[in-house]
Amino acid sequence: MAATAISSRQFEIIEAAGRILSTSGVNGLTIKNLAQEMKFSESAIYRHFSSKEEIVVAMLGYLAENMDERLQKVASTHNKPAEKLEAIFLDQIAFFSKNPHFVVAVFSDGLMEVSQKINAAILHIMQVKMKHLMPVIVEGQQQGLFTNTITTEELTHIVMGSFRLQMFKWRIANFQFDLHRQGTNMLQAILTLIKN
Amino acid sequence: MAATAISSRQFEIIEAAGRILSTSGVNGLTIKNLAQEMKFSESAIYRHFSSKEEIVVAMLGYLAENMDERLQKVASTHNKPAEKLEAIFLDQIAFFSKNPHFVVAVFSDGLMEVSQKINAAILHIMQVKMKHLMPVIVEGQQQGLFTNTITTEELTHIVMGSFRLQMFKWRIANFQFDLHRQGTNMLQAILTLIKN
DNA sequence: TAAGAGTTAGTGAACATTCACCAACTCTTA
DNA sequence: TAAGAGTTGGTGAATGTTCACTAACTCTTA
Repeated sequence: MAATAISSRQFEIIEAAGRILSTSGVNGLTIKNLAQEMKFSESAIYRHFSSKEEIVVAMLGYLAENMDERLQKVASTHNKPAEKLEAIFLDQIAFFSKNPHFVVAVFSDGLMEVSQKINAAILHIMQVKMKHLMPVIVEGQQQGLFTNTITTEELTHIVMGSFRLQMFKWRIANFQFDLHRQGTNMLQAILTLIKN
Repeated sequence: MAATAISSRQFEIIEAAGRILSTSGVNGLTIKNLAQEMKFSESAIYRHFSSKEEIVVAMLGYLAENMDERLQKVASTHNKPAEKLEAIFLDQIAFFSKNPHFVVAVFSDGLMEVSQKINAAILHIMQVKMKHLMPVIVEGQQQGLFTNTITTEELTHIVMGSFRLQMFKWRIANFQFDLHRQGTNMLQAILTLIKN
């Protein structure tokens, strides 16, 4: 499952691609712009990746791995489901606040449809998120802390949908508002709503 | 506010563009493909629209107007907030089920960032949705039917986020599942969650 | 001395848009 | 009522630009 190890140069390129995504969007992510950002020629890019698609896939792969590790760690340092849920979200918010460029990558369907591989990579990220989110919600429901009036799937859907919309709003606001403030606010609202 | 009236030929082009969007995505929407779909030459397109951007803007404008009218009518034919909310969603679901191509247009940020005008047009659609959604939620809260433990904004955010995610899932599933079934299901879950 | 990492200078394809031109209409008016 | 003039909606060819990608080279360094 682990993607082939990434060289330091490759990582620089991935980061540059992320920066471009956040400032110029999916359409701005061209080899030309990427080369400019890296301060070398377009062809040099191809010394490190065999295609543009590979760059994007590597970026998404890195993101998935990173998220997986982070969420793993975070969930294990808390006991109560509500605290776990909160910690997961705060961690996500902190990550995206620090790396706004990756928001475009994950929450942009403009990248999708470009290729099957990229499509799959984005879906994989969603699955990673699910993988960490669902057990927490199940746990909360089983302990009678979260509402049992709706199913786990429905609850998870609502939670994820709210989070995604928050990210969408942040992006179209050009990352100009305080994601942490708005995010924790939203989080509290959701917790209030789903707590028994 | 009303966009300049659209000729029947222009409407055909908009519909063709919608069809292309749903089958080939944002990247498939080229003048060449559009001409092919219309069964005439590329240059003929420019007899009806002065640019590709205008086509997309006209499409989104039509969508906004259409949605505004529909939701206006729907909300006025019900009394209870819960029923209104339900009717609004069912109407949206019915519309998108019938016109899946427009899902790509509205819920794809791939179109955004292409131009400021398109960006604004998509935001406008969201605002139209908000315009009809918020008063219903306010009403429900004031009558003590919906929860007052969180603010109207938060409640609206959660509702819209859930709906958007539902649409996203439908799209990446290539419109292959029964949106009505899944949609009403989700709707009931939300109502259960927010009802007092 | 050979591999790794960069360069310059290209390639063909795709793109949105514009060009001159044309056929079929619908007014106006002599 | 028919010629002239203007309009509408179409055509194929060509435009300049941008795209991802490549071939052939030149350094640097272990």
